[in-house]
Amino acid sequence: MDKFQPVERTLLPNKVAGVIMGRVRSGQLRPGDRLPPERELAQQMHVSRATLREALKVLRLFEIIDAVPNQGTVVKAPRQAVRDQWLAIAGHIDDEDPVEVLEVREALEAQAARLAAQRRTDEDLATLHQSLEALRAQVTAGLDSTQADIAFHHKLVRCAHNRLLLVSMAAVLRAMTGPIWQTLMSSLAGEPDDEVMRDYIEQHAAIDRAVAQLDADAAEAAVRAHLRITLDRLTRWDPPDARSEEEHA
Amino acid sequence: MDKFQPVERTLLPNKVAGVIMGRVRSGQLRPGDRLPPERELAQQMHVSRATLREALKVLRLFEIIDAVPNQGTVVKAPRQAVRDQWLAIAGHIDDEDPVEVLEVREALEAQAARLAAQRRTDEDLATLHQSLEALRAQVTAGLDSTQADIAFHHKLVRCAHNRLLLVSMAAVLRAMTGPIWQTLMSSLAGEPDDEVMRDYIEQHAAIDRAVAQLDADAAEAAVRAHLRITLDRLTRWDPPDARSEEEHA
DNA sequence: GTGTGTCCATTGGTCAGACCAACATACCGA
DNA sequence: TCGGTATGTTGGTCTGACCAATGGACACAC
Repeated sequence: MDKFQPVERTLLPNKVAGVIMGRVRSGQLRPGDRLPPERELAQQMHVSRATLREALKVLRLFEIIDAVPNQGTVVKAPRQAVRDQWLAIAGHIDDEDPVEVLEVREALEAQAARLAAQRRTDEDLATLHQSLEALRAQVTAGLDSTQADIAFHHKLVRCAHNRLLLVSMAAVLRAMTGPIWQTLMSSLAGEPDDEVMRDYIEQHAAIDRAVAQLDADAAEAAVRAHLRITLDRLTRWDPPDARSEEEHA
Repeated sequence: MDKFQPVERTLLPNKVAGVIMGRVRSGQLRPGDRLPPERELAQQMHVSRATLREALKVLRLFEIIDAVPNQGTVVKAPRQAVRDQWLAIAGHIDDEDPVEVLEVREALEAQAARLAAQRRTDEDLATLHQSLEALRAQVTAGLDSTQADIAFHHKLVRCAHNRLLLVSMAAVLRAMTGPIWQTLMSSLAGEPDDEVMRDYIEQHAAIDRAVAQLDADAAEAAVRAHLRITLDRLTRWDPPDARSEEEHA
């Protein structure tokens, strides 16, 4: 004989909330639509206003509706997720000040480095190593290393195990691939000096090392140092659109 | 002149839910404990039963409590479950992990603090001070400080003089303003004279101080400490004394 | 025309008190 | 011992009311 399951206790407010939510999901109620006044709606559904209000309370917690006195209860548009907002922001990045973009990137990547140093798995580490070696190979072969560079940083952010951070970084990185940036970068990069290239590799290696050793502070410092070099050159260069209120420090 | 922000509508049930949630979080109410009967509890808290029930409705959604007729309302909350439930509900709304959002915020705001400490003008500083005092006033008055808190952090980012950073931060902050966050935050608050509240103010004051002294490292550290503590208190539901099975994420 | 003040209807927020149904408990009788 | 029964407790629901904020209509002053 099977054991009997406890019968489900059907609570009225939940049912009411379900009905309303169903209308929203099915599109009968669209964002911006106003629900009938509570008194009226309660009457329509044959429940008391208290019961209806408990139902609305739930929907409000889920940010499906929003109620304001004397204006009624309206169906809210689902809030834009942060990652979607990044995409919107990224679309406008092109005409932003490159310094600003780099600073935001520094913010994200420094944090990513911290987290990576705390959370990286051994497989993460292997992948990161691999990217580093690929980068080294490109450089020593005298080939263009842009892709390998981006790949390395991408892998680094991956080690942080934070999807939002990843898409945020991706948005910023993508914004840095525009034509403006390419001319900018190439104008910043001097002759591919041997020593410069060794430094360049070493900076990446330092990041890799810090992450391997689970040293969050070192990882962040390494990332900052790496990006700061570009940033410094940029602030010193900067002529096309001279920023007025530059640093006071 | 700054634009005025909409003042926050303080709803009684949310506050009530916050108080009860705070008791659970602090260990004054432990799993298995029974709450007083609704009529009695409502009388104790000087709210109507309807209001109290809306609050309990929220707590039930979080699966913090469970109510069964003629048996009373009992605290469920087997530790970690509440946190998971929070993540599930918040995540269900916009498919985003609150912890991830917080980490991205930490990234942006830490950077903002660095830049602010380097670039803040005297007017910036005055504005920041003002926000700090407004926050202090709210707290000492025992009022809701959410708006003032957000305003302070917003002003801080403003001091960095980086528009991209500002809009990015705004996007992240927007994701932290829903009713769920509000309820959770209110469960963190204590009495105005409480040590918790003094620390809370002091953390903001430390940020303000570091920015005033042009100390980028200190500013970043202060911001990180503040956010770290908030996140920690937000996600830790074990009473401070009985912390046996720790997660090592 | 602009804007300011006043009144009024609407609407969500809150409250007080009541009844219902289910359940626990204790008591009762076979 | 065990089923039946009376009773009080408790959450679930309902009713009706008042409060406070708001938008709109309208009159009035500049």
